[in-house]
Amino acid sequence: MNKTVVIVEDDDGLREQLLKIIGKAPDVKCIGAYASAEEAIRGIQKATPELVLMDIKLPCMSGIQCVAELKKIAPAVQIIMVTVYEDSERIFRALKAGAIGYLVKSSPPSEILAAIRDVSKGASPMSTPIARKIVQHFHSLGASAQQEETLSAREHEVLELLSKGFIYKEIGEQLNIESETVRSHVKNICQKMHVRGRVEAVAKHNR
Amino acid sequence: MNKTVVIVEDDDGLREQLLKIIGKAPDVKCIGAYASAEEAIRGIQKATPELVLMDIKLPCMSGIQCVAELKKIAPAVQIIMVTVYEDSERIFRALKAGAIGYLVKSSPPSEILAAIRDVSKGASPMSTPIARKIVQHFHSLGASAQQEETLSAREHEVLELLSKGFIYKEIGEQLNIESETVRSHVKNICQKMHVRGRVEAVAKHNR
DNA sequence: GCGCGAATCCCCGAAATCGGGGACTGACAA
DNA sequence: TTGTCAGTCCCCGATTTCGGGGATTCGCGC
Repeated sequence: MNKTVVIVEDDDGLREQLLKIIGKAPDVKCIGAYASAEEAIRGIQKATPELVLMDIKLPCMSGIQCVAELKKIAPAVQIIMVTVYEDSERIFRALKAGAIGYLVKSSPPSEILAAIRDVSKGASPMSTPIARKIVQHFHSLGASAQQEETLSAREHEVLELLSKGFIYKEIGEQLNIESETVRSHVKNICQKMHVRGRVEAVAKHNR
Repeated sequence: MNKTVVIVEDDDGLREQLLKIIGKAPDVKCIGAYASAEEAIRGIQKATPELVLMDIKLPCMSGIQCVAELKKIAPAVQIIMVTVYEDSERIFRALKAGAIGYLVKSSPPSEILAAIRDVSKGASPMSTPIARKIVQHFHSLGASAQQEETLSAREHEVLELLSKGFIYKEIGEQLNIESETVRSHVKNICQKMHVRGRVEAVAKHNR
């Protein structure tokens, strides 16, 4: 069973290179190669591949936007980013948009082919520096979550309801306490989390 | 140069098995094996390894808590979770606590050894189902972020400042507009995001 | 037993936010 | 040209929140 693949890459040299790599693999078939996001979207609507190799830096529409668009018209396509960018912001935006993997362009051909084969087996191929960036993201989340550890169980409940948009009166009703008590809790929460008000506390909480 | 490793695993059989795997590798040296988090913390204070293989299910203190404690007393130790649990909640908690990698127990010996060797090269080894879980987490984040796409640039600015805890007046000063205008933006933001108030909008924004 | 923190409830006046309107400009598209 | 939409500003009264106090109970640990 051949895996059908499409390449989206504006640099002619790199596109040819990727085509060559895929051409050598007997179990992978390239059914399209486009130099822009717009072309890719049109092409993929006609011939939908199982997988897409996507560059981020594209003329006009970015690769990340393209991922979001492709996921709308063909949710089943698996998209692997292949790019030189290693900044966290782009990685997260690409993954949020729906990409299933993220490789740096310097990856050896074997790694790219392995990635293509592995996604259908449930993998999410990522180059080592990318994986590290993602883990570090969680570490920083943990650091800010540490302040929340000092919150009591009741305070956690209040904070949770607060972030759902309830006002003190409603929170009081749900916890069977007075709204004034809720307010006391909120005061303590703000002190403990070193924030100016409930809005910032909620922001920190959900970060 | 030998890598120094410590094992924390309460199951005698599995601990012996891991010891055997590491014993066979010439470039890795096990300097301790503990059956509980408490023992591990005491032992690691005396003999600090470069890396720790950590089980999650431990008697009394959990492996995740142990990670947090170890990171406090020896921030430089790299910790790889080795566990049967594959639920997102535990994965995220472990990573937030400071773990650098996450392997399932069914991983072959070669993968475990490769993981130990790769962390010092900047990798964050993760079993394939774990990586996929993490990517899916980002996908779900993206779905909720989709509502935010309809927000205009100005509205984004306001939302950003709002989540930093500023009040309308302060936001107005920073953007050189009236606080009343800020309020108009907030009204529109709340409508577009289908939320009841600015607090919920901020919560959704940072989720 | 005593202190301490968590949890509860209360009060005041001031400040901020909300709901629900209206109105003007400028840009860009149909 | 005529919408439409983002962005700006304004008003009213009602509601909610804030700041800064105080007070009680209850359980836990020293």
